[in-house]
Amino acid sequence: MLGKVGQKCKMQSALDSLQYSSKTPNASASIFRQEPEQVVGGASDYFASEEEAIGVEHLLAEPEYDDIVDTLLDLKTCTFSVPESYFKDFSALESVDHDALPTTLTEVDETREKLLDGFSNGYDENYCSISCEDYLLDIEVEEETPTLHDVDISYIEDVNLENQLAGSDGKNCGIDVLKLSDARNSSDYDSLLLDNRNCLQFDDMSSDKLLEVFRKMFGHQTSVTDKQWLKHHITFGLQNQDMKCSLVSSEIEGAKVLPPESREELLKASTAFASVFNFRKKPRVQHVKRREHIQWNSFKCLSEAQVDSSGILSDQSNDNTTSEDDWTIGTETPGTNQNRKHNYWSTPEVLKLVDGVSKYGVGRWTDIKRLYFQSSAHRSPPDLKDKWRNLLRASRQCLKSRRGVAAKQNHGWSSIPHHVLNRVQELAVIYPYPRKRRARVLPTVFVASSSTESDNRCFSLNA
DNA sequence: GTTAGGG
DNA sequence: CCCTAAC
Repeated sequence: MLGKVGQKCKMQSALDSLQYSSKTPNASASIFRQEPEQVVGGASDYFASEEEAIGVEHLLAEPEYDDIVDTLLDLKTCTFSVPESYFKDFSALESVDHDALPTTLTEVDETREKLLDGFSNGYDENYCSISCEDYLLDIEVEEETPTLHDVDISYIEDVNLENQLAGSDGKNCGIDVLKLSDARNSSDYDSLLLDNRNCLQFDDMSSDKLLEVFRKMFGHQTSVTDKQWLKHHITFGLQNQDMKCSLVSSEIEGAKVLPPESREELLKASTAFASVFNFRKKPRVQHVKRREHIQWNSFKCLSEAQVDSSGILSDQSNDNTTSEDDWTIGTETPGTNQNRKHNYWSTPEVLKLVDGVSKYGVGRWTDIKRLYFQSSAHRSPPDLKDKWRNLLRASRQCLKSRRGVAAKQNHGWSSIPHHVLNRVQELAVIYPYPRKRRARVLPTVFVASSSTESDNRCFSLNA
C-alpha cells in the first residue's frame, strides 16, 4: 500500500534519528553521522510537524490556494510561476537561495506570455519560471521523500464502507474513489462527492472525520485543526491519486476515466500538483544532499582510518615501529583523492607521537621519527613537530572549555580522544613548547631578553 | 643536518 | 604542508 510505504519512510527516518543520536564506541563514526542529521532535521517527513503544516496553511486555504493553482499552473507548457509573495513566508523558515527566483505578482495571462517568451528572450527577473522537469529530477534524486503520490486512501476500506468495490484487486487509487462516489451509498462518506472536475467535497464532514481521514491518508496525525486546511489537503491528495490512477487504469471497465485527449494534460497536471507541494522542499533537500555528499567525501579517509585502527593500538605502540605504515591513506589512494596534499593523522599515529615526546621530549623530532615513524616515509621530523604543535593547540582548547571541544567534534575535525589530549597537556607541562628560542634581535633588546631568559633558565634548573 | 616558527 | 632562518 502506498500509505504503508509512507509510514515506512517515517519509521526509517525515526530509526535513523536514533542511530544518529546513539553513542557508539567509534567516536569518529558517530561524529560524521551527526552532521547530516542535524542538517536534515525534520525535512525527512512530509509535513510531519505542525509548524510545517501551518507554515503552508495559507497556501492551501481558500482563496489563496485556488488562486495559486489557477494562477501558476500552466498545463500546456508544464510550467508554473510562483509570485514572490508566496515565497516570503517560507523564507522566514529557511534560508533558501530565493534570490535566483525574484518574482512579482501580475496578471495570469501576462505571466503565461512572459513565461513562454522567456524561453526565447531569456531570463526575466520579474518572473519565476520553473519547469516541471527540474522537480521531476529532484523527486528522483530524493528517494525517501514522500510525495503526494504516496498518500494512502485505503482509509475508505478502513471506515467500513458498505459498498465494497466489486472486482477491486486491492488497488487503492483514485478509481476506487470514483467508484465509491458513483455508488452513492449512505455512509459517513456520503459527502465524498465528485463534481465535474473530479474534485471531492468534504464540506459536510466534521473536523474529527477530517482528522481521521487525514491521519489514514498521510500516515500520521496532524494537530492542525483548520477545517479548510484539512479539506484541501485531503482533496488534493485524492485528486493527485485520482489523476494518476485514471491515467494508468483507463482501460478498466466501469472506471470513470477522462477523455483520452486530456490524459496527457492530466499527467502534466498531476506532476505539477506534486511540484506545487514539493517546491518548498526542493531547495532544502538538495542542499542537504549536497552537504551530506561533501561531508562524507571529505572525511572518508579519516573515518576509514579510524575504523581500521580502532582498538588496536593502546599502550604497546613501542612494538610496532615497522608495521604501521598504512595508517594514512593519502598516498595509497591517489585515484580517489587526486592531488591531495594533506595526510590526516590517525589516532594511532598521534599516540605514537605522544609516546615519542614522552620518551625523548619536545624537539628531538628526528629521534622520534627514527624510533616511531621509521616506516612512515611521509612523516618527516618537521611533520612531527607541526603535528605536536597542533596537538598542543587542540589540548589547550580541550581544557579551556568543554564547549569548544564539543563544537570541534560537531565540525568533524579533531577526532582525537580526550585522554590523548590530556596526555598532551601533561607532556606540555613537562616539556614546554615552544621552547624559547634565541631570537635575532637588536642588542638593546637582546640584553634585556637574555637576562630574563637566563634567569628563568637558572630558576628552572635550580628547581 | 635539524629545529622553530611563520605562512 | 612548505619555506626559511636559526641553530
